Amino acid sequence: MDVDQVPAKPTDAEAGRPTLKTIAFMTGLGVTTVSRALKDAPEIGLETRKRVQLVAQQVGYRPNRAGVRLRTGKTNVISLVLDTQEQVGSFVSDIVYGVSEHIAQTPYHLIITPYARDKDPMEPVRYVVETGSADGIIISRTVPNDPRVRYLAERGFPFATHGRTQQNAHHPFHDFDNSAFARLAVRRLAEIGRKRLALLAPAASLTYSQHTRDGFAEALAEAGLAEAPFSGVTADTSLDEIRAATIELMRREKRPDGIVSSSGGASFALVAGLEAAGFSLGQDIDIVSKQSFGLLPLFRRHIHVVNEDFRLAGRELARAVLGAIDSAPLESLQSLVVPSDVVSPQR
Amino acid sequence: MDVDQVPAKPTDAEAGRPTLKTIAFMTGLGVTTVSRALKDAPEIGLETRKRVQLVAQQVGYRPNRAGVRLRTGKTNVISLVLDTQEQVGSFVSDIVYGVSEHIAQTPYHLIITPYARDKDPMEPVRYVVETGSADGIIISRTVPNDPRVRYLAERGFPFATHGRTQQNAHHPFHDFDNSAFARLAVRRLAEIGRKRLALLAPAASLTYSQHTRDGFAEALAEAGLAEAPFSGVTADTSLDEIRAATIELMRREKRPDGIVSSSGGASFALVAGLEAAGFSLGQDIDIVSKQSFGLLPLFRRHIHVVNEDFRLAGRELARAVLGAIDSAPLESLQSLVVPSDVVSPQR
DNA sequence: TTCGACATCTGTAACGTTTCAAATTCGCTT
DNA sequence: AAGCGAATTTGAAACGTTACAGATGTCGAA
Repeated sequence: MDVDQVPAKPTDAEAGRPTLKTIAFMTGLGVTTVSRALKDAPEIGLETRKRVQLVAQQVGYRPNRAGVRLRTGKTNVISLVLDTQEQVGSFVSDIVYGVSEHIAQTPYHLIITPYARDKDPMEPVRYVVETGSADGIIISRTVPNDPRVRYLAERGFPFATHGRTQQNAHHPFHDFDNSAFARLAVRRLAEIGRKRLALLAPAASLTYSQHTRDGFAEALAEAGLAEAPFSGVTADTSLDEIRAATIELMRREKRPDGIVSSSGGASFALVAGLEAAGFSLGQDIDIVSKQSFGLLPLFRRHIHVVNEDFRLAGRELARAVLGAIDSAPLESLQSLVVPSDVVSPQR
Repeated sequence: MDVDQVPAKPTDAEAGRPTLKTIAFMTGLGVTTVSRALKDAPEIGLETRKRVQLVAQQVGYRPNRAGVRLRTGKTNVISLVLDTQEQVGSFVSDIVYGVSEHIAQTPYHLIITPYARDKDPMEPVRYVVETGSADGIIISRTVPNDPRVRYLAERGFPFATHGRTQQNAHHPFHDFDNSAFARLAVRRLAEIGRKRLALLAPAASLTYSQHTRDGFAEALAEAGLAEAPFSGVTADTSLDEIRAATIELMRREKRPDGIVSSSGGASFALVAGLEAAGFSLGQDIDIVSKQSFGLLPLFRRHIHVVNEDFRLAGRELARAVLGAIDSAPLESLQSLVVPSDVVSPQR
């Protein structure tokens, strides 16, 4: 039976990593002076500051995160709260990349805090706040009256939301104008002569679902078109169910001749469904779908798409939380991407 | 001009978060005793241990990560190193979810460390090791003689690779048997009477590209089929280029009547290309493709697929690094998923 | 020559944790 | 009755950082 002979982790100094003490020794100064000099504090002589900074730079000094965090409470971490039940072809990688990209030039690290959609969405947020494990949070799948937003706002914890809420005016966010998307989509379908449209909307509870439906209804009225109700399914529904529901939809007497789809992934199932029901895309019916990958036009030549850039969203969200952390003016932390056109197949 | 009146972050105690001191006070014990009691150290009286644990549990004590980290060097963080230039429909989200899922039941946090494929892949790894910002690393896109593996192994830094290397025998990994995939694919194509096959392989430098090509060549020989060389493109190539190259490929005299594709995303472009060249999938040619989303069969009914589960990969990788961290036996930290069948369209 | 004002610099303490060496208690042995 | 050892418990120190309150030195004014 052998004893755990774990070779205890070396301290920074032991590992040859320079600390303030190292630099203090090298420069012959006190630790305090070095600390302040590295922050360019004015009460340190200019020459001393330069000298310290030079040495620090030469020896590759990096502040020990644990030290800073323990002393100041600043974690230099931002937490991205993610729903782990995201649908196929989800945008997640791109958001993550976008956030990383922005954050790369800062001392911040990105940590992923997962939760299951069907569990309590407050859980991860509470965890981060209660344990103080990050300086800021990014949340998505916002609902109009979002308890997470209330919770975070009440405590003054810096955050940014992907999607708007009713409390919009008071917190940083980034959003895609889904209302505009739906209007563009409906108008395009109207232009090509479609008369009765269905909408595959996002999960009803989410804020942007309402936006989408509003834009859809508005443009429908404006163009004088009819709606073919497509209930029971949302962009969160499984592909199999969407396919089945689409078959059912197309067999109705008042079937649609146009569909607006909020989800690129779901559009695959939509098309599969309508083809299974014996209809032909571009012939009997047209679809305008949002997409974030470029895959839909390869999928079916006739599909119309509106692109949503999630990497950009990630970048904006990162900018927003960081801004929130050092209390930048709110207006600069809110952004909305308005889609400007539908990409339609060549004639 | 207003002074920065930042309301300095409260300490744990100030914020009402219990610390060891709090519990020590409540129980009337010393801080040391409390610390040890919480770890169930045998030298603390049984009753005391129980008592301390009860109180800790009641007040919701959570060890301060910065404190632990500063004192012990243990970060309770694992770093997932990601290539931010990943192709469309990348597997990234699923890996992230898989890792999160496994890690959720542990004190570990997941941090994403990004890098650009065309920059130095050593950079992120060096960063993590030098700054000691994690207890373990997961890397992917491994090459046979991977400098990152050498670097990490030399320093005894715990890690796991997604994909194997030449130093296989000496480090934890998780991999999908791409050689088996290629063999299955070729055999299926042979079964349905295809004679000349092309392979869309992963980027040549990656270990699993070699595996794929080996399996492909082997099964080709075994079945007595010919190869239509498909050079210049890999699974990393842009979809546009793949599409163009496929058109070119199909216009050759010795065009393939079967393609094995290592990437679900790329298969979209493959199909688009061959259709643009005037050929018909399932008629003139068949494709067997790996996929991680379920989208391909919806895309074209005739496509044959082999599923690769990246969420599982994430879980296994997490298990592997954690194992590496507390020096579990190597064998238990290596796993290989062998695909067992090709899912072909209904007749 | 002394003194204060200013510019620079510095030691100490503290953040929350764990480790080390030592202290205390208690029951037994002799 | 004294001493010993085992079982428990403990304070002090340290990890690397920053804030606070002082210390030191310089220089010009009186």
